[in-house]
Amino acid sequence: MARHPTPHPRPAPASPVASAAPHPGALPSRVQMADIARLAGVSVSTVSRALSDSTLVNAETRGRINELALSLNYSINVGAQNLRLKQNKTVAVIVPYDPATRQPLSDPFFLSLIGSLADALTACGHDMLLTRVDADRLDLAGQLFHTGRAAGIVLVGQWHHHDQLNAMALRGVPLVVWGAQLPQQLYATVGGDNLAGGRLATAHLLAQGAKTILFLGDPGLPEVAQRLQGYQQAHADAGRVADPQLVRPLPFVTERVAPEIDALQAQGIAFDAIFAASDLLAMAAINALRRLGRQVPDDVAVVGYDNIALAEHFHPPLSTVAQPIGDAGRALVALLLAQLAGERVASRQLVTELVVRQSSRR
Amino acid sequence: MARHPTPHPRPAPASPVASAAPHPGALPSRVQMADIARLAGVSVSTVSRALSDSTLVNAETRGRINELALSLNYSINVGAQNLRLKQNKTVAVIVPYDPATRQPLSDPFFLSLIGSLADALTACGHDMLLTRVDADRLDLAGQLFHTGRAAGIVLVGQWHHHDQLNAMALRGVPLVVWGAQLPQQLYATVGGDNLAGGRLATAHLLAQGAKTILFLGDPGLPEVAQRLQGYQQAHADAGRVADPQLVRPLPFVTERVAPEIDALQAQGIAFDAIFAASDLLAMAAINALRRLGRQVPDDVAVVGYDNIALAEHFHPPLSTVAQPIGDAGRALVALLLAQLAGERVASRQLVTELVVRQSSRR
DNA sequence: TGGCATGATGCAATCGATTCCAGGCCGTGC
DNA sequence: GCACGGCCTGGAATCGATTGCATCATGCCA
Repeated sequence: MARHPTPHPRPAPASPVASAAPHPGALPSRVQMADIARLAGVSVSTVSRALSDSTLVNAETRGRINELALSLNYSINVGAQNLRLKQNKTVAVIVPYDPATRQPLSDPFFLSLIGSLADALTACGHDMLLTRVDADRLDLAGQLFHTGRAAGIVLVGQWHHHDQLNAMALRGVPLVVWGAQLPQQLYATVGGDNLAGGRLATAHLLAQGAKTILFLGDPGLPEVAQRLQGYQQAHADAGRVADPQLVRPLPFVTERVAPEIDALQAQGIAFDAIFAASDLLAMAAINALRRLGRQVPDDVAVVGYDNIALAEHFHPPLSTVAQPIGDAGRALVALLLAQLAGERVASRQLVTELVVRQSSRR
Repeated sequence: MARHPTPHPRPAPASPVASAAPHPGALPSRVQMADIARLAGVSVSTVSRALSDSTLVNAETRGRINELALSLNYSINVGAQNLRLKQNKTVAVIVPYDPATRQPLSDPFFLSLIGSLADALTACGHDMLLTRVDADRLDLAGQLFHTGRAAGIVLVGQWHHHDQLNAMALRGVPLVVWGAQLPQQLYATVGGDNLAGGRLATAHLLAQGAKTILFLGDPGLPEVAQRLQGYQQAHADAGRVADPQLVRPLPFVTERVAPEIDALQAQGIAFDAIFAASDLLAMAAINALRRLGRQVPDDVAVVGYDNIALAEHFHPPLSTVAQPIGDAGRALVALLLAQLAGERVASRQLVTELVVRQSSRR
């Protein structure tokens, strides 16, 4: 008994090369191996081999097929190829968003990091899938891996959910995170040396004669917490104690800065310097001070963090702790690829350095 | 006679659920429909139907399967699904790079636009593939469509190759471009009203008493060319003629600004205002002027373009022509989706408005 | 009790590629 | 003249999903 009595024929495949989209909505037919095979009078197997330059195929045949493919402007269906080869050259880059504010993606530092990642991934022939997820459900990012959409994941910022990241790593998701190194961490991170950054900035301000340094940033975020720790260490190193009143928890939202500065003024809390956890916050603070008639750096010295492109063009040019963005992208990609290659990788801390400009110079 | 005498068995598939990666390099085995089918004691077909909530499957069976899938943390292989359904929810966003300078992706305006696109695409359930291509080979972007990687393409900036874009559109690539509307254009664009923008900015400067307005930007780019045209129209409207010497072709590279300003100084070409084709150029120009001891706005009034986030925090706060970035992302996505749905779409011009701040106020 | 509608399920083809295996053809050596 | 080996080539299974059709058990009615 024949096993395939009546193979169900499809409606009528329509001659693949000739016809364009017959009606709006239909995808324009794409050239595929079968077309080339038919035109070349060989089998699909042979076409596949020819296109991958296999020596199994007669040189003349191979040349003819390659020429034909070129003239038809053929390009392989990557999805099908990936399915067959069980491979994937796509890396998902995840930028969490704060579900409360649902801020659009706008911090220049993160944006630059994305640019840097795009360059690094393109350079090594990978595709970059850019996705946003709820910062409280970082684990959802794992779906991208589990569904086979991406071979691995780069997460920009670890936010408040160290635990979810550990869980993902435990489930075998290839994962690299931009952020701080934490104890009991099962995933690899790349990040600046936040402790040193905080210490450098604060020591510099103290050396400039600052007595009371305001800290602006959200210590709930691991990276900021480490910068704050550096801030405190620098005080200790100088034989001082930082006044806890001067640490102002503030998310990365510029609109929150001016009210905070105003509130300090109203409460009569004095300060003669500011260390902000991002350049954006620093710039907003300088503006708020200017409105109150206080000069930077004469009345208040200011140091930011990140060294975004505009920091040097700001007025006064902004002192800041530089994070090596270009290196960051390359390092994140390198670590992820190593992980995909099966290596066990260690977290990396990049060198941060203080860039002194006028905003903190007395 | 049996048609499948000896099906070639694969090396040994390894029990799919239980084993984790046996040795580094092997992908951790992913759960798939066949696993669920085996555990539930049904066929793969039934699982597929159950997971898509088909009423063809008995409600009890369906419930059991869904539960099982959930507990196994199953998620479907999108690649395989796409292949079968010939669909694709991925949109490629292309950011060209100048092959000469190979500048990293850094202009805050483009970066914000990318953020906006990411938000808009995420909102409607599409994936975003971010890719960079050589600005002289924009047509390579079409490969992403032809290989089935992406259902459609959003191109950020049309650069110098209108012709290549027309060719892509002609080949049936679903394509939307951020840029200027040009004559004989076969593809859809979304962009600000550059002519109006240029006119508004220039008219404002003239109204502030400016006599000689420097134009900074590369008129080789269609968008900049239209801004320049607006600049000239505004002069004509005021019964003036713009001095061609004052139009300084300059790419979007901040490092080029200071030398240009210095050169003008050296050549003794005087000016009392600047209209720059981007905020970044404007800020760099203000800095260059400050080094030369010229005050903004007192000696030179300055207007930029884009209204990036930092423009208002700059010192002096920067007057600029605002482009609605949030709308831009949404509009680009909407046009692309309409195109994918088979509609013929028309280009859209977004409203641009002048934001007057201190940098141009006398 | 036989015939038929109905509901639930399975089989196998299919999407577009890759690759193992078998087989045809040709030349060589005995 | 036949066996054998090397080159090419084609057939068919495969990746992980979807779906048209066939099938099977059941229930209802005559």
